[in-house]
Amino acid sequence: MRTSEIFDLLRDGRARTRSELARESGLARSSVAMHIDTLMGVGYVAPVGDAASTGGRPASLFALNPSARVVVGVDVGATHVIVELADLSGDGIAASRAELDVAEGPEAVLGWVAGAARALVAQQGRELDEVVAVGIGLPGPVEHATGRPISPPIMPGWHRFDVAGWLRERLGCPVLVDNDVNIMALGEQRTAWPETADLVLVKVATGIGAGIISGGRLQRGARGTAGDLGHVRVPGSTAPCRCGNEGCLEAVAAGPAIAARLRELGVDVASTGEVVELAAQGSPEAAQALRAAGRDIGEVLAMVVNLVNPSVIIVAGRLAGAAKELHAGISEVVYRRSLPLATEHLQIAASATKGDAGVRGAVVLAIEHALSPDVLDAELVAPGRPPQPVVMR
Amino acid sequence: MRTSEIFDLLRDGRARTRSELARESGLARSSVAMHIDTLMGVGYVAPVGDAASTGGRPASLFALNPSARVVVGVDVGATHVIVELADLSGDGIAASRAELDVAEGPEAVLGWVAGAARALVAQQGRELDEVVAVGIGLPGPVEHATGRPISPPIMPGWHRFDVAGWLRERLGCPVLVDNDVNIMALGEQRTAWPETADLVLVKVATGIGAGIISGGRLQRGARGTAGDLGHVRVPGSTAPCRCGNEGCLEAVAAGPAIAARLRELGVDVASTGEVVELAAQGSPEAAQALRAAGRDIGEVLAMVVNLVNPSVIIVAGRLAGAAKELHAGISEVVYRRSLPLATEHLQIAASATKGDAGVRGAVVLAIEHALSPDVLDAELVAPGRPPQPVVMR
DNA sequence: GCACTTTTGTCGAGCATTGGCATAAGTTGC
DNA sequence: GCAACTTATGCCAATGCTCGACAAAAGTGC
Repeated sequence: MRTSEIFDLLRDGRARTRSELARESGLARSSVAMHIDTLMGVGYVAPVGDAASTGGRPASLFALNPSARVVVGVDVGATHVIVELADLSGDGIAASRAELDVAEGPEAVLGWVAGAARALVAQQGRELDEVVAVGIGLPGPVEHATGRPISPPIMPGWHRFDVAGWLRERLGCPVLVDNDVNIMALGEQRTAWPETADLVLVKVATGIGAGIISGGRLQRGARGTAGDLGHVRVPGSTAPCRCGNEGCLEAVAAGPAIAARLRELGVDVASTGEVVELAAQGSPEAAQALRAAGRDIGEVLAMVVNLVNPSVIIVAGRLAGAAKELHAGISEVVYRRSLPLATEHLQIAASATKGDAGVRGAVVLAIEHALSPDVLDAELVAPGRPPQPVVMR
Repeated sequence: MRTSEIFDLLRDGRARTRSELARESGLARSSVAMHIDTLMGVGYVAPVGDAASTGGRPASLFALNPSARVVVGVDVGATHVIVELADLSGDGIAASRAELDVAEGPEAVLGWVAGAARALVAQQGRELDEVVAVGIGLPGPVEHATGRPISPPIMPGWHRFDVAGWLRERLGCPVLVDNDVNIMALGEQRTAWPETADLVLVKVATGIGAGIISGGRLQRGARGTAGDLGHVRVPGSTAPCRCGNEGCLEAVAAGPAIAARLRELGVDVASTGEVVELAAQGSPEAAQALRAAGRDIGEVLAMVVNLVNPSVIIVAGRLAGAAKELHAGISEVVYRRSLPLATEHLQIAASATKGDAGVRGAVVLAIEHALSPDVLDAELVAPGRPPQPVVMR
């Protein structure tokens, strides 16, 4: 059963003829035709008109049918939750957002998520069993394999809570859980940098974290805590950090630390949000503080560049969007401090996803699970939607 | 053709019966029997006696036949070259070593390598076409995909030299090229930590570098320079480095830097080798300097732990073998400076390969290529050794 | 030596895959 | 507008991989 191999070729969304698929897959034209029929039977592939004739009968084109099924992507932040319904190409169909504190606990937050997901499905005239997977990002360390958060600092009550199981119970489909920065990296890479196999995304907001994609694969590490930049020591700093150590990047360059720097300069700011506002207004003090923070982040990123050797670094998070100064500070130090060989073809860019890298990544996580060869082949053998006749023996 | 699937199951060296293979592969016993026959035909698998009877006819056991073919592993250091002939289980059969400076240039070094490889093959009564692959590690940045070194600092004349092509031309088989620290990590992980998917190996000698294995895969990064720890900045240091920056780890904790520290303490040492000797003699000054260097390395490794979240760190290289103090200094800082979640199940260990991690890794690189499903299936379709009859048409 | 157990080799049936061929559906030239 | 040509498609018999069954082989235990 190699139907999934043919389907994999169509995953990029490009339409192809049977002959093209035969050439790319190495199978015979007639075999490809059979698999295409199978895939059209479950709706995953649809004909999309004819190719231009090259002198004879025009070949019919086939492509992934994005609306065959839907997935749900969830981005849980410290104080908000976004639930999005998306099609199989990853395009959003509809979304809900709530201002909700993760500290309310898993059942409150996930209860709202489940309700919002069901409402979106109904509102779009879909059935719940058309949802083939759910992806969810949480603001803390997550053991991806088991779908449980592990000692998350800002998520009281979530430690080892079975997020995947709880949601699966209520939505009736596989649930993939990951850290929020990891899914942002995934979303950014898959949507904006599909040709780039080695990408690092840094999120700078109330905290600082990174998602690492290497060789096209999300790097989670042994316990799922890879990419934790926030508590790396910054050379030349001794600021005390809530983690107990001193000189941590987060204690120097995250939102609250920048606010503190500004207060030292005599500017009255209390929160990360006010820093963003001030920068937007063009305050020179804010610009200076952001540039200094950028330099500190750059100091740590220079190390990441030497260590991971990415070809793209994305700077994301509320503070990244606020001002060019953060980006400038980062670039300045990274290019100076990293090895020339590693920076030669390195690009440092802003997020191209307008703030929804998280949801995009959650959607990608869900889609890539649902359309993986194993899951797909199982679906083709025993289609999930029509109820199975009970076999007696 | 799923013969390679059956073979993959036997790759771990354990002997199995046909029934066991059928259960593990999901194929029928009769199909397994057919594939086993195919594999025995090319010699890759051999019967190794009968299993204990469980009351009936005892099942015959089959296992990977390590001596079916051979591979060559090459470790090129700054001033030495080792060439080893190994069987398919990775065990060395015979080896040659030469004191040779890489600065002599690629043709001098690789010429000796090719000669030594041919000599070893002949000496063992083998034919050259029994060599199925060559793995080689070089002391500098390598673009693995093309098999060429890229601007290697200590290898004049090697820049962009086609190492893989040059050797392939003379030895007639695929050549896999990688950085020396990368192959050390590979060698250490595959031989000593097969259950561990996330491992970092740090080599401390005249320079400092790291090889990163994550999710069981060697991480090379976009340009193959991943793991370059040597020029990461150490907090609190401003020592000038040959790379032009200051405070680099290599300028503080590598062999020459430790020698310099000792000279400041009034101890007369010139080279890395003398530091090792002094430590072996139990010099308290050497112990102190090594512990301090270990702390600096630990400072950087703490960051690596947060970033890639390995479950094992291996400390290797000449200075690691010299004294426990280096290891102690590293452990002390890593456990203090890394996040508790990342260090909870972290082990820091010495190399278990007695100094030949490099050759082991080179051998592994060669074997894993030669026995990969794609290469193997191609071999089974058109066996390389018996000359092919020319088909006329 | 006999009954019982388990593996092995062989063989026919089943199913995916293939390549060939007649047919369908366009284009090009007159 | 029609004939000649080109290219894709659907259908089909042949092929080859896979499976399950069965009889023979090779052990154990009494």
